[in-house]
Amino acid sequence: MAVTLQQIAEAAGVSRGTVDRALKDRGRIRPELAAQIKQIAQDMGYQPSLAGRALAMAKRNLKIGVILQSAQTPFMKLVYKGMEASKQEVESLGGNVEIFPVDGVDAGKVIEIMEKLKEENYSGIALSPSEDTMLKKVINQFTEEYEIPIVTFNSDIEETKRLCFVGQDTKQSGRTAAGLMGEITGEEGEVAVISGHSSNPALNNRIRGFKTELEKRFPQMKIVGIQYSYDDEWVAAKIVEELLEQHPQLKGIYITGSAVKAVCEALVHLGKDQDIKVIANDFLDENKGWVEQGAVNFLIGQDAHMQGYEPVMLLFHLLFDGEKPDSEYRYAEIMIKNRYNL
Amino acid sequence: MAVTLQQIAEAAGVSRGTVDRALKDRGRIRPELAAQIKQIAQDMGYQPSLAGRALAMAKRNLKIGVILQSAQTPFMKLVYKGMEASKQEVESLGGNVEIFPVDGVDAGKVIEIMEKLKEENYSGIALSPSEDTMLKKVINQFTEEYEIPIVTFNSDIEETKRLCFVGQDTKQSGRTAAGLMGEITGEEGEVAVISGHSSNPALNNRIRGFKTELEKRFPQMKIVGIQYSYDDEWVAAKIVEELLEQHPQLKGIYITGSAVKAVCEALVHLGKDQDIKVIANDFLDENKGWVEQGAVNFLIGQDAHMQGYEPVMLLFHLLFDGEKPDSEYRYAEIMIKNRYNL
DNA sequence: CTGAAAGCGCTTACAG
DNA sequence: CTGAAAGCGCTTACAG
Repeated sequence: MAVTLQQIAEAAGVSRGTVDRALKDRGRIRPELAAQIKQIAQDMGYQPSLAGRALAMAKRNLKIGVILQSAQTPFMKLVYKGMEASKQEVESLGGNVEIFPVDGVDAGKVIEIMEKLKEENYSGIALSPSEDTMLKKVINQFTEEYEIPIVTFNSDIEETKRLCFVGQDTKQSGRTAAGLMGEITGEEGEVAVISGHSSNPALNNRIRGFKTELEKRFPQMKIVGIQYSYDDEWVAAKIVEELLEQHPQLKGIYITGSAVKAVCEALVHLGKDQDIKVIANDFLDENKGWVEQGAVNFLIGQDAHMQGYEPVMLLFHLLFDGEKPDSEYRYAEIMIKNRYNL
Repeated sequence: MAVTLQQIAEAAGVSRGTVDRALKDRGRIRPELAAQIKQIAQDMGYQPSLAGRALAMAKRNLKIGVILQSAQTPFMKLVYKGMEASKQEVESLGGNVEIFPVDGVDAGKVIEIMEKLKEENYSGIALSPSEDTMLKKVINQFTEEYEIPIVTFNSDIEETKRLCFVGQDTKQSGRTAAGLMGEITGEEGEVAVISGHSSNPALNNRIRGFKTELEKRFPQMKIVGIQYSYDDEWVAAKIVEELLEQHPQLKGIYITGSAVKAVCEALVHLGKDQDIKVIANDFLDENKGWVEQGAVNFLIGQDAHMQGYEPVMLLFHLLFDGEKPDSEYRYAEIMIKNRYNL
């Protein structure tokens, strides 16, 4: 049977309330007594009961808000599942989690929701930000002026006072792709990069990681093109065609973003899908299909579930236990999948 | 604010106890009333409070025992950490978890501990079994006669009534290695397998998965040897030497078990460590070192933490919520690591 | 500075 | 078949 506050109180010859004040440094207690009680608690191996704590705290009605941009994308739908898991866990412990999905990227909408959450006395907010000057300002206002902690996920937003970022180390993801590409092409030959929007910081980081690592570790390899599809299938297909025309020896393609389908279809059309090595990102069902039929050799992924689950749990632990995250960055593990471990 | 039993009781015009009996199918209630209450609960979106439940259940003093064989090995030390995490979680919810490490493989010792746990009224047991006829018998006796549920982890034990197995799909792990080996050797040439004890079922499954997949998918590749080191470094080194002597064209080595260090040192000694592609298992610090310096190209791993954490949580949910595991097998994800995502 | 008491949401004998 | 009450371990006003 675990040690309880009551038992410590008896051992110390004081009341439960006093033990609580001592252990939690709530003040209003003689320092010597506090020290003595702490010692007794430690000797008895006291571990506070989450259940008791949660029940007593339920009166406070702690509320956490989550704002999810680009909620309509397949990846964010996976993130959403992670949020729901954390929502259930927190609510079974007496807290409250509300999720606000936003279609597409809309900083104004995000700010609007944030203001509403403030009105309704939310204690913490998790959000997937977009690059926006006004949003940065509002985030800082919330954390500093209103003292509402903010956790960013999926994309980070620089130069803000957000408590923590949960997501992928995108540059490292690019490096991982480079390491794989080198291994599967025999460490020599021509490869190309196909990206999405040229303004997407995450994709650009992947490109940067890929490029620097490939140049550093595999000097015999050459990147013959870095092209942007702007998420347009026709453009992506065109890029592939021209690439293969100009570089018939092309050995591999690294797809940083969302053009997987168009690229694979173009390769199939040209009869090259089993020859050219393709490395792509994210474990979406569609991408998995391309791996299974051999058009994509490897998928590199971020754990989507964790990106939904962790931000809420970090806030919960902060608000509930006062426990701050160990680090400002909570990186998702970079996972490598082939057809055998999808 | 979440819906509580009390609120449902008021809505239904009955007492809390009655609602509880209806929702939990505890009997002693008019079926119509039960159905009606269930309907109301659903309409109100009732979610039971884990905190309230845990606190009320604390009186029962639910105890879970964990028996960990080969506890001295580096891998099992990682598993142990996972157990400690689950122990803390369960205990903060009013349960009790005791861990019993056993050095080496000793079925007699395991049985002895199991008997003790039975004496002390433990409600569930997690254990890492070894192949042993007597142990199988005892496991069945516990599950059937004593009705103490048992979860196996790390290794499974066939033909028993254990509730669930938590661990790696070893055959799939071998297949994953085959897929990687094919990709990084250009899908042709000679490769070898170096294993540990020839009697280890897990290692044999990896070999089987590797062999069948390689033959099926890469007909141009040839396995020129499957050798056993019996966990002896000298033997492992000797195997490598002879292998390279007889097969100077050897392109890759798949290490199923624990001879990583000896194999890598032998390769370094022969000046072949950067040429020969090596795929090994498990994310031990030592193995990571070999990846970093390039002697090992890929590590395939099982999530050790999860193998310690899940068995306890499965038992806890079973005993606490009556929630049975979805499947008899709870496989750890197969992870692929190179130097960039270690 | 210290204590006594109410209450969080649930389960469990116990009474009827 | 149904209800009233005690208690799980903690926090939080409130009294002194």
